[in-house]
Amino acid sequence: MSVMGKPYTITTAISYPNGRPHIGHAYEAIATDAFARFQRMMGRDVFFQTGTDEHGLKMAQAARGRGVEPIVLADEMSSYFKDMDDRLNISYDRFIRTSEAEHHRASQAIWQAMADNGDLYLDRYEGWYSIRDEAFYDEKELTEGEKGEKLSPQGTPVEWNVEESWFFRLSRYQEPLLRLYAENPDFIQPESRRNEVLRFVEGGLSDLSVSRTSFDWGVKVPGSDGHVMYVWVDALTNYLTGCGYPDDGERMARYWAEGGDITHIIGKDIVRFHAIYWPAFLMSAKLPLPRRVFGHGFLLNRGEKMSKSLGNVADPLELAERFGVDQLRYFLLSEVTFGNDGSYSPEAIVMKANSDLANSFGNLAQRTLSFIAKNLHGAMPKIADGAETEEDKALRDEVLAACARAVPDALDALAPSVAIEAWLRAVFACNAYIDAQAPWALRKTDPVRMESVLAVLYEAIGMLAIAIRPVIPASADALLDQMGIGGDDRTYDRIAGPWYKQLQEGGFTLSTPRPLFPRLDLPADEGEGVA
RNA sequence: GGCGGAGUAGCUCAGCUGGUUAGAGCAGCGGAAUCAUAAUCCGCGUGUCGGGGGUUCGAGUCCCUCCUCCGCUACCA
Repeated sequence: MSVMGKPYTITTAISYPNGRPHIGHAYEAIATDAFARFQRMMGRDVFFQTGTDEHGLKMAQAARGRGVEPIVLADEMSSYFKDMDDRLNISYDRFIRTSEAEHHRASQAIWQAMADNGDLYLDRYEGWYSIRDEAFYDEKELTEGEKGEKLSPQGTPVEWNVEESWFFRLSRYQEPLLRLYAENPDFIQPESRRNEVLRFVEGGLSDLSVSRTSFDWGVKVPGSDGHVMYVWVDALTNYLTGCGYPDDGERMARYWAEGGDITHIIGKDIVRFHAIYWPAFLMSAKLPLPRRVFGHGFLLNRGEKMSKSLGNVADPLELAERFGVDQLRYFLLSEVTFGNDGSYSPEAIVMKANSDLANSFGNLAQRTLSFIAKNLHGAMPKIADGAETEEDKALRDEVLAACARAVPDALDALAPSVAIEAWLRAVFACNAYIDAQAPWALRKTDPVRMESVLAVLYEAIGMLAIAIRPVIPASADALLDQMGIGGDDRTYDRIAGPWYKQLQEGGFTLSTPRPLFPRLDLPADEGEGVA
């Protein structure tokens, strides 16, 4: 059984919709989408899920503030995230909402399974509680405000709170988790995150409060009136819900199986929940574990942290509107090393999109295709028999190696910037080739050779378009459409297939091509950075 | 305080287990070409590889120390 047909499950974190989606949400969705599209192009049976995490006190309070039921607010807020995904061409198979009845059932089922394993017990939780943070704090973590009032480390007000709570015996799982990390070095990525988690777990784990009685907007704890589940039990379980837990055994066997290829893409701020609590919950419930958890970095606005108070939070839809969806996707995936923080600015997007997409790749396609349209009336150029030159072979080999090897390898390893770099080198090679061969000169001196050169380029451009599809799907497909390369051929294993020959034999005719990527301008009042 | 990461050309960064004259892209300068979205191609870098010390025939790459930034974590209470 090759990896080819093996199901592939990939998820983003679900977003807490207490505000509009920002560029960070878009970034995670875009990266995950590229990986999902890539795996589909490798012939895998992919399940890609994203969604919104709608429970908790903050949502309940926000709803009360507006005088509506929480679900009404959740419906509205969740829709913004779904709209964003749709606008950005996120190819999710399932957009899940934790308020769905199906998800409540899954959460209660995993709860019951953990209870059956003896890992849940009722106790009292008391301490300083911050409503704003939805968290309890130790006395010693508190600071004092100006009027002598107690404040959380985040500076939010706290009050003494006593409540009955269910606890999860996380302390039992220290050894099993350490074994998991030892046996699966790739479980937590990138490496730096793994070290943090290891040290944290080695330091000992306390049991975890997993229910609340102070509000009721959440999943009800089975058989325990007045308790709703702590948000992370509920939230993490979304991954199972989408995979059919607990009722659809067939679906579970496909997408959440023992030894399954399951990847969680999350932000670095929630690595602990995914790398510690989540596998512990799953072990307790005797369910399979994911294969890897990847904590990506944050996007910085001109190198500065984005925050509402600074007013520098970027709206991804505005950026997509201004620069183009694929331009934004390309920028985020190429400019930021996945796993590291990255910096974004309008001028950086414009520069990257213009130099790589418009000038290098778009123009390569345009100059080649329009040349064929004009000089061969759109007929597919012929390769003269046995006339392949060293240069032809070198270019073909280079492009093929990039498109069929380097790009897929990097995407499989969750390294989109590495993939794009390899791809771009192949684009550069094509531009160098066309200049060296100069078909516009051959037109008069050696038309037969000219056709060979154009044919080599046609194939190369087709391969390049296929290879970059996961990153810029709409643009790549638009180009492939113009080039007559059908949907079935747009995969990595058919990238070097007989599609060109078939186009020729089928008498395909190229129409006058239109430019793929417009050159972007930056409004004059904007080029000034904040130094 | 502990642990970890980062500090490399104007900018963004790559440099695995130490080894030929330290690399890429962008920007800049010079040239070529004119098929193409004035896009492309070729050539051009005297960089203290954060500072200092050490190991080695040889260190950006290892050790010590110091400085700056970041992350995780702890504590002072």
